Amino acid sequence: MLDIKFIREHPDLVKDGIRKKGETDRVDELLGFDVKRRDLIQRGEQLKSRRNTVSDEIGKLKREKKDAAPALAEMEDVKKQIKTIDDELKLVDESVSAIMLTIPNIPHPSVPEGNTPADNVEFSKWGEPPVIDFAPKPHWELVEKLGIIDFERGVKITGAGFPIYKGQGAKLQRALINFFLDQASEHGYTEIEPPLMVNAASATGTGQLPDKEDLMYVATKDELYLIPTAEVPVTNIHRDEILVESNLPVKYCGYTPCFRREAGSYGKDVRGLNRLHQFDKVELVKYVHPGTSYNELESLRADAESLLQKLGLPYRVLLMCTRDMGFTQTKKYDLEVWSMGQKRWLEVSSISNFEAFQAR
RNA sequence: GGAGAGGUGGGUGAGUGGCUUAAACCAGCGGUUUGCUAAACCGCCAUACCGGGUUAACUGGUAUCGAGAGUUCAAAUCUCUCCCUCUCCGCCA
Repeated sequence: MLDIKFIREHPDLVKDGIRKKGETDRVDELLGFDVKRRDLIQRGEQLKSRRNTVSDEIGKLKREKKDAAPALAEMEDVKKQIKTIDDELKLVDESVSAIMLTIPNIPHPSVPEGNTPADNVEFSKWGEPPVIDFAPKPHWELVEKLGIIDFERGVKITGAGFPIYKGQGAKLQRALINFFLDQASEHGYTEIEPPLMVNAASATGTGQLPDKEDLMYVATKDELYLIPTAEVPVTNIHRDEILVESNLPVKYCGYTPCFRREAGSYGKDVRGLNRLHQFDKVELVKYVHPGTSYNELESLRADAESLLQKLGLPYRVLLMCTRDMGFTQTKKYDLEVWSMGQKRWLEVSSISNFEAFQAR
């Protein structure tokens, strides 16, 4: 979430960001609670200071065997007042955090304002689809003919969206994963093999909880969540830590299977490999100095593009408009590869800046 | 899953109810001195939040000794729950 201090000092910037992302503006409400909160804190801490003083006095009186009754009576009163204020503060705190969680990250000025995918801007394009003199089959027909992916037995074993890669299919998956990881290592990323399940604190840290719980598979008995992306465990590596500036940038790459419930998906979106409950992904994460984060975003995009170029896949880069970005993002590019079989662009990679939104 | 021992500033580690403002040492930073990769000595050295102050230097307060709750005028210290680490036992597709 955003820093409350930042919201306090730049309410108009925050409101503008909310408007651009089409979220509900609750800034004024938040600032009202913020003023109340600080007033309560101040009054509470004055009383606590008094409590500490009186307690010392009581100790002294008792040691000197003097009458401590008046001090004890005052203590009684002070503690009652503290209790009242603490209770009130707790309520106000809850309101503050509840609203804070509804305030999205602020889009970068370079991001086009828009409401639908049609407002995304084509940033660049690379390569030309090959010219062929036959009608290409969609991949779900090809893989069946080649016997490299078995969707039906995946359904038997687990359910729809859990394919079995087989023979050359399995080797292709492994080769691509290796290729991506090796390339990332060459670009200075440290390879990570993270846990595939995370606890509630980690899922909250990257914004999956509280409101996106339904998108994840949950092991309720142990309160663990199957990761929907390696972003979750990898970003949480340095949760609750302060990074030394001279160590930046910290660059990680990691391959994991990703698990997504994808409830509500239908039609052509779920055909074949288009939207799976389990899929493989290599994630790149950089922790960088705030002053360089937009340059680093561009270099991250270049790193991702170089992979597609080496694979010889024609693609385009989209700069996503304000409402097509996620809640936590300030700027986002999508890389889309042209699918000959499906005759449409398919997202294969997404590159985002979160600034400090996930830092607290 | 069971039994036992533990969890204290960056590190080691003292502290069993008020005399702790968490000792001491190590590491780190600043300085003094000495004729040389070094030593001795002095000083500084946690974080967050709320104030004051010129959005400064600095300064007042509160909280934090694994997390949370409780007992008490007062908790690192006593009680309870949970988490984690170590030792042993059990289980182990």
